[in-house]
Amino acid sequence: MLTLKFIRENKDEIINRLKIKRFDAAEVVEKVIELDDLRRSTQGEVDQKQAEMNTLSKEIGMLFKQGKAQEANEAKAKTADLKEQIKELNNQLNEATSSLDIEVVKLPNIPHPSVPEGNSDEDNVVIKEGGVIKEVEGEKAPHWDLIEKYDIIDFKLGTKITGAGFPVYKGKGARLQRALINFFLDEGEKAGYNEVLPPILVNEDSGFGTGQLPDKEGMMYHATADNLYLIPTAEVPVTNIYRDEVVKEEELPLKNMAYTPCFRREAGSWGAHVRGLNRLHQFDKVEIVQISHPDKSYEALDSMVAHVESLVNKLGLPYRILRLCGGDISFTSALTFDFEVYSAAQERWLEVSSVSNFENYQANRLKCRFKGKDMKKPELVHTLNGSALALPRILAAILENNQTAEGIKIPEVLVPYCGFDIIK
RNA sequence: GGAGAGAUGGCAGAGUGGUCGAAUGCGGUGGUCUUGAAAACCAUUGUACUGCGAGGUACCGGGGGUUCGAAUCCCUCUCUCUCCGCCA
Repeated sequence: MLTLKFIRENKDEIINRLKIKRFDAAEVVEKVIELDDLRRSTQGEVDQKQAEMNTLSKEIGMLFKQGKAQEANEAKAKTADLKEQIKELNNQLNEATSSLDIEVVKLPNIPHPSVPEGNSDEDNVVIKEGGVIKEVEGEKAPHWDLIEKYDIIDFKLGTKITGAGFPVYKGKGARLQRALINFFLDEGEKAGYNEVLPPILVNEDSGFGTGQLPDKEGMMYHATADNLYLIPTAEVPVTNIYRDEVVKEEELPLKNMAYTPCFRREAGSWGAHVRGLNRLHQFDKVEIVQISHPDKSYEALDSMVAHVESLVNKLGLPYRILRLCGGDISFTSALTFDFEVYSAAQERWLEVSSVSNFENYQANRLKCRFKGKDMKKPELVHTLNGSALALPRILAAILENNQTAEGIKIPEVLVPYCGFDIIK
């Protein structure tokens, strides 16, 4: 969330710049400032009354000590009224604070100046294309046919065990999946990311910290008996490592990565274009996360984009990088680049990575700060994350682009991980 | 799941219902001493909100209560440890 200080000092700028996110902030900003004023003045009154009360109490204590019980009891009588006032003021304060909390999280993050105008994903700007779109020889089969032909993923079986969108990877399919995970983790390690294997169930505080709660509650599976949520992305547990922490300036940037399964309810988003591996309830992903110095976060973003680009390059997949427009960028992000790979048989681009700088928006929720030697007070860090990479659509693209009459050719970099070079 | 014990400042660890924001030790920072360092000694050392400032307020795991007054008493939740049970 935006800091109150920032909101108070940049009212007009916020309203202006959020227009690009198609968000009309005027009303919320006014309300936030109004509630913050109320909170402050009420707090002042509470403090003042409390000070009076404290003085009185001390006097009463002294009187008792001096054996002046009579006077002490008289003084006691005077506190009743004051006590009542404090209680009332405290109620008002609590009310103002909780209203403020509700309002302030309604404001999305401010988009970076480079975020282009636009209403939907159609207005995202392609900033780079790479790789070569090769002609597939002979029949072009979509991946959902290929996985059946080679018996490497079983959707029907997953439906039996769990439900739609929970595929079972089998044999070489499972092995290829594991190969991709290991390849991504090894590449991440080479790029300086520290591997963590976090819990995939998280509590409410964590969900709030990265911005999934309270708004996007519907995207997550909720284990109600224990009030825990299945993670929709490793971003949640990995970023929350630093919730309520003050890190040393010289430790920045903190670079972590994690492989986890990810769970998304995707309620109401089924229909065309979601066949096969295109959209699942459970999928595997390697995520990279950086905790950055505020002055360096855009350098960090560039390095993350470069890392993801190296991955798709090494896999030999045709790709393009998009700068998300105001209408498509997420609520919490300041700047996002999406990676898409070309899927030969579907003849469409599939999103396989999203790399974002959240600046201090998540950090403010997380209360994650850093402190340097010459700093008087800790300041909020910047947080970033990106998929490196999400597996199912990468797998779909590999299957479709590398299909030959003999079988599916495995990209060279994966062969040592798979132990085979063709699926037939 | 059952029984018990506990949660205090960066860490360790005291704390009688009334100058307790909290003893003490370690650590951190500054200084004295020293050619330099160590040791020793002296001083200083929590966070947040608020006020121009002096200051004020809150915080001893979270929430609630009793009381003129709570780190201290009561209720409740969470977590940790020990024992028992179950178990990958």
